[in-house]
Amino acid sequence: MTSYEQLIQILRGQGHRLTPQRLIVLRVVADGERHMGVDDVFQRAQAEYPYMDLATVYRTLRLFKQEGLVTEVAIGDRLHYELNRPEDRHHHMVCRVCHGAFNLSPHYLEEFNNTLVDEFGFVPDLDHFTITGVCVNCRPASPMEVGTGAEEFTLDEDVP
Amino acid sequence: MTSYEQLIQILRGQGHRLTPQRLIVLRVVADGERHMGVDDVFQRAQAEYPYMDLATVYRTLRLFKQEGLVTEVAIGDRLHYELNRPEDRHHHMVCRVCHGAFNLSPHYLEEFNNTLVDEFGFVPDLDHFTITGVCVNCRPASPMEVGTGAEEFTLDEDVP
DNA sequence: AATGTTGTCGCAAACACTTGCAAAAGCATA
DNA sequence: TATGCTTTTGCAAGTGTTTGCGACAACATT
Repeated sequence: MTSYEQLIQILRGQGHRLTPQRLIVLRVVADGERHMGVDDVFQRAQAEYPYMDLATVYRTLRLFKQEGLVTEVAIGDRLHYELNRPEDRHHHMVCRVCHGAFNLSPHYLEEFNNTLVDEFGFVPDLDHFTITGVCVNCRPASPMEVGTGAEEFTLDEDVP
Repeated sequence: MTSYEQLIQILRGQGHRLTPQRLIVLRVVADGERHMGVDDVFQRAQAEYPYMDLATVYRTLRLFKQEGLVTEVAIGDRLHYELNRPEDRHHHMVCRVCHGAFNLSPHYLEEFNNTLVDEFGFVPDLDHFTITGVCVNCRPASPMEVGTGAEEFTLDEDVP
């Protein structure tokens, strides 16, 4: 059983109906190698099924997110989605300047999570987390000291 | 010189014009004792100046945020604003269930900030940070063990 | 296979928020 | 106080995303 079929079992198990629209959106997102904008998903889905509606894409992606099938990433002011592969769970650092998205291992947030739970009883939503900022490539040259080597450091970027 | 007048000096110093609309919005936000929704600000401002436009309120709040006069807090799917008092800088934990907002001291994020800068050269936007989750009051009874005392614990809530 | 129940779809209108544009107003200079 | 440059305003139309609603389709039951 492929991972795609497993996902279908999850939907069916939760009592959701397997409509052609949902199966198409699922396949489109599963085939995309990185996070995709809603409009990307819509266009590819529409190519396969011309009556596809944008509202359906939004609703479907929201459902998939709620069921843990996909991860939602806010990049700039747009929502993006990627297939949720449990073995590759990661957060995102999104650069406010170039809109590049960089993966961040979950372990960087474990301690923070525990602190909030222990001290406040507040359970943060940390399935996935996006922090905006400025990436190393976009940091202005002026505040960067010469010879730090920082300008040669590159991240495994994942531009939207 | 009051803090309100100091803020006006900041605007003037940055070359921004002191229009009646801006002064009214500033006063409204400064008078509000907690974070206010855009529409709250709009309505109070309009009461003082009937020609006030909603777009102007949005633009003005964005300008104030950019100049560090106010802090923007996303609560549910709405933006809220509060006067930025440097001596009372704090982040927010927002409950996804009751939409309550709880203050969080900046020191909880210092280590996280340093890690991202040191390991990735990524400078996160941590002037203000909002994390959603479920607060202690809204956590379901079932996963809570009896006698933990958690159900008696209350935070200094700040409901929108 | 026909039926009934309920969830989902497509459409259009709504939502909060942003933007383009011409008219109006702030502020520097004279 | 009048002039002129530039920013800001009010309006209307735009953005991406959500929602209300009647028609339709998926699935369970027969």
